Amino acid sequence: MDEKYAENVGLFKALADTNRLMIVDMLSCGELCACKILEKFNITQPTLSHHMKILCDCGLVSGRKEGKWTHYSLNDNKVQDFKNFLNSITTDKEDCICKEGECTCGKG
Amino acid sequence: MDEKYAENVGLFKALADTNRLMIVDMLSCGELCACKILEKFNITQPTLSHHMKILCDCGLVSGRKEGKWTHYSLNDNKVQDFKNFLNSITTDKEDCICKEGECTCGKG
DNA sequence: ATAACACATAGACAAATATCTATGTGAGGT
DNA sequence: ACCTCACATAGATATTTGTCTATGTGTTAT
Repeated sequence: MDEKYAENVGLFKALADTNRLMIVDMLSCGELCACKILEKFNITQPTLSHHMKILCDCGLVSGRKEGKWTHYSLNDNKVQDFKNFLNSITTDKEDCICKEGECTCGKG
Repeated sequence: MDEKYAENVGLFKALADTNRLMIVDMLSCGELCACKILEKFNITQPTLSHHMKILCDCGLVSGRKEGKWTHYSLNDNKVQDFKNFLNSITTDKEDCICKEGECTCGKG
């Protein structure tokens, strides 16, 4: 039961950074190479590399090497799974914990 | 332009914790008092209070005091705004940065 | 008034994180 | 072979974060 939270919290962590949010936004209309992404930020190349690793490790982004360059793209399936999870935790459910037992305050 | 990232990154940070994800899930079918939430976790009361503050500060959750108790509930409008933002950064756009200029690798 | 209860705040501390500089790796060009 | 370029990895450091114990605040009950 707790697994779904543990699985998805990594995605929220990955997006809990302004630079990475911007990177995802940039990738939302197609593949980009690292050098193009780097141009838009005031960070060093190793820092970008670090951010790309986080985005790739959580599955949101995929990297494709082509010669010297690496092209990154959004993993649409993972994005959709993530949206589905977000919907699931913000939508009323039959088996919700809040429907169990009684509270001291008498209002459940 | 960068403001929308700065505005929303706080929401991702707020959800980038397993306990807080579970709390949001619990609140998704209605109001709950803090004591009821606390029952479900192995954390102390001050720690829960800290998590609730983070969820409230970012706007996702609202607290309503009633006598000794505080009842928390999801702020549906904020949740929807957040989903809209997530959609916006994962959907192709006309004015995307990726459409500007040329890259060293010659593939834009 | 006094005590008990529900929750918030303050301060401490360990763990995680974002960034940097320095260096490694592997591909292409001369 | 050598150098350069694009990117990754390693290690250091300052900041942020999650958790705790101790204490404060405001409400209800006796």
